[in-house]
Amino acid sequence: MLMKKRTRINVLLAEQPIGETVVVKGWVKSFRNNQFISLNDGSCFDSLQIVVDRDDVEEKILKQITPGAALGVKGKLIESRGKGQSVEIDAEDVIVYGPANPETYPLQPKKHSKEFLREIAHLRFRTNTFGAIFRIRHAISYAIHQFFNEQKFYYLHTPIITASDAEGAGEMFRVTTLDLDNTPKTEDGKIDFKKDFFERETHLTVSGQLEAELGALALGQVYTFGPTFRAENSNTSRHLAEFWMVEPEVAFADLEENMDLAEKMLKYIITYTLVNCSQDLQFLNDQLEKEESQKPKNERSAMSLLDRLQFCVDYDFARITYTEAIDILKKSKPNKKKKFNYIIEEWGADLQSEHERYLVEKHFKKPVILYDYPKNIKAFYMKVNEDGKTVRAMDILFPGIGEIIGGSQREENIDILLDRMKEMNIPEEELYWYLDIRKYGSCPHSGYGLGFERMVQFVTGMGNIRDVIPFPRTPGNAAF
RNA sequence: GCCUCAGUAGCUCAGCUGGUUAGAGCGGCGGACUGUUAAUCCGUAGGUCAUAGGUUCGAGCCCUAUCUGAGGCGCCA
Repeated sequence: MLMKKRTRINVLLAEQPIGETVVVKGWVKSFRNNQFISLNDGSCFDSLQIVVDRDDVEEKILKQITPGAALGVKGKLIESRGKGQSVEIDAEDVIVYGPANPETYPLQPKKHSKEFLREIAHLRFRTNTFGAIFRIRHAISYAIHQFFNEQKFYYLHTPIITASDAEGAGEMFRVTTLDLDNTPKTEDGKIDFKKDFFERETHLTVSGQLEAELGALALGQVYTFGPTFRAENSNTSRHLAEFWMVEPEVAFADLEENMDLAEKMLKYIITYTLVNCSQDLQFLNDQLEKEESQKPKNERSAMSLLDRLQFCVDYDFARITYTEAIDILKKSKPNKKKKFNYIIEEWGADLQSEHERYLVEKHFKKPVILYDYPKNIKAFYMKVNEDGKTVRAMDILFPGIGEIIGGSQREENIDILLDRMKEMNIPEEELYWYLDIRKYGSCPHSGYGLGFERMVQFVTGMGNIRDVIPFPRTPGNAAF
């Protein structure tokens, strides 16, 4: 039996062509009463109810309709006789494309823990929660491209394999084709990278920023959106070894314009998902409410997921300097009562995540942009302020996530930049290409990096970053 | 990398102060059921208590090490 021209379930539910004979294909969520199949094809959160008459369908086929099985169904779309759904299909033909052995299929029609599903990440797409998360992840990705396109930015593909070891953004993964059991050596006994594929040491990128700066100082405004790799042994709910980062870079923009762009982008993304992912978000919202209701009252969050998202869109982010933040923290209760693990005593201290969390979740109760940090706790390329002590850096802090964006105005004065590089032991020779844009037609420019998965975490309300990327890469984990 | 907590059936968990044969719900298997909504009902199988040592007359429970997972910290996005 041939079944062509399948209609996606989201289209059927939106258009509801009652009385038409249609073909749908998808995977069984549940089969109730030997009569009602709940079929999901991934096109939307909702499943479609298929009604089979067990006298019309062979026993052999009926036996194969179990959770996870792939089916094709042909039948007439009718108004549902039951409650719970508006339309259903009165099945005429059912094909089983691929059965799913119920003795071994790990997904049951019940709630599973996210930790368990992470162990079977290749199958977790089939669940309600992860279906919703990955549809939303797509929408956020699309919204980012749409935002920058509307703002007249160019999407720049920066390299994934890089030679420079000087970006200072963390430990790097090595890229090599050398035989590790028999590496060629130079005369003084070191590994001879001249014999390697690129005839030099290479690594996976930790940031596309330096390359993006080169693009921005010709194309005006560009953004990158690609995979980024950090070989840090980070074991937290906010870090991945392989993650995606969005890095806009704008010529002639100062730090204020940089902050404006970042805030506008974040609000655009959230608004886009509220409009286009309402059903998936509603489901995640309700799931989180249920989880919250299990917690003791003082640990529950004040706002629901949907309220938090709407709040972010409706109100301006708080903007304060590092210096103002230190004042607030010094006067704060947890600092006076020594509740912080790191007590803030003087200007210049690096802020710990407990401090950032206090500012965002207790003091301002909304996203916070911190700027003008002490220069000695920030990267070499950030523009030094006139006070000589601070740099034009900014971090955007979100509730529950911490730093979601880190950015700065870049130092465009080559003499100051060279001094900074000497101070911080950054080798000049390796970055000659980066310095060249300061030699020829240098200009003020700014940019930032958005942690894409952290954004998806915020929008979906997921506590662990491993649950918002299809195949998480973390220390000790790269199985599939 | 550091600190804390956890690991009992396929999944989620209970298991008292160390004491006889290890418990439930869901799932599986067999059956019933034509308006169900994580369907329901009847019956049934299923365990190297993470692994390796140790203490004890006796260990799921106590101790040590290892592995795995979670939460927190650092690094950062």
